[in-house]
Amino acid sequence: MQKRQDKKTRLQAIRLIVSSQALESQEDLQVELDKAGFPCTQTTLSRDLKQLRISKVRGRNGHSVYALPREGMFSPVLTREEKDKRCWRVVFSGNLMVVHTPPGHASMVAYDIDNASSPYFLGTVAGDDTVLVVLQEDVEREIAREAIGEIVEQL
Amino acid sequence: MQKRQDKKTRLQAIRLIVSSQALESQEDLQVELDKAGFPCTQTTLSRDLKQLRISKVRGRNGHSVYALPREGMFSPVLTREEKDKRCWRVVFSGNLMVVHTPPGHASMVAYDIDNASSPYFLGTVAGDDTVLVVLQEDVEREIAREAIGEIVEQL
DNA sequence: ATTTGTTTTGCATAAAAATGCAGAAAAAGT
DNA sequence: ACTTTTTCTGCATTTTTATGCAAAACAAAT
Repeated sequence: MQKRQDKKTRLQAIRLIVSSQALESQEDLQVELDKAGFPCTQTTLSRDLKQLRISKVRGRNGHSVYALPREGMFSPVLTREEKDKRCWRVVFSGNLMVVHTPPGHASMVAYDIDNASSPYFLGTVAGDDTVLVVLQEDVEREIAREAIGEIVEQL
Repeated sequence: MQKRQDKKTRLQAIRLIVSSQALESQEDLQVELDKAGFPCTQTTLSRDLKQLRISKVRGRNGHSVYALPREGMFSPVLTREEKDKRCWRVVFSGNLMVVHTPPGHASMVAYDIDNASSPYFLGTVAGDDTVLVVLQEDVEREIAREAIGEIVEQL
């Protein structure tokens, strides 16, 4: 197989493109990505979109276009540096872990936490910039902190 | 062609069904509609969904289910049948109960929990597909599980 | 370095959803 | 009542999206 391209960057590109134009199909997206220097197949895009939780939603006219999950919109006020740091700080209280994120990013972080399907984390509720994570009862905080670190590090 | 059925009523039925169950395909919906006395083809459903601006949205697990447009949320009185799949699983940690629901349905479930005004449940916070329920301090989990079961009529 | 396991990707194909067309029912107009 | 127009529906088909499988790239461990 060919040299593997940077998935992380491609996902970023997808978000950018999806948030800036009305794409009606994965093929449309494929074309745009190709222009941007990320050639790939529809197969890959189907998977990428799933991972990014991007879905087709209907406009007033009834037509469908791809859209980021509501909370996942880019906040232009953030610097690249800040965007990269998806997780600002983590604190604990009882069996709860409180994760602070950049504005609007909470749901994405929550998604990754859920998706990791760690036995330590029973469930999450995301606000705008805060994720509440319910911990399994016997989990030590140090363990939890490590686990969240691994989850958020990627992407 | 056969006698035409009332489209208005069918659309209403569709909204009801979509708002109460996690449907993964138009075929799923077709089956439910058939049960409810509205036999029709996938073709028709494709058009109905477009008219109702219902689209498939992704949950945190990445899977897609149909959902009403945000402003279209309405809560008619649900029959037992209709409440069927609104609650996916329930786990506990400390004085919290974590309820997982189909994407977009958390707030409706939370609403019902609040509305039941059970003495066991002090309050709820709903995300997209997760409801956090704060339990009264001395409530046994078995009791709580029963109570939520009665409210949601499923488990 | 070699083995072992995980992740990413494309191909071929299946599954799901949308649409052109035509026919029938209902509604509107004369 | 009769004609014309609009709405609704299904069939057949296309278009769009998802997935099983295998191969290669990469990572981790010995």
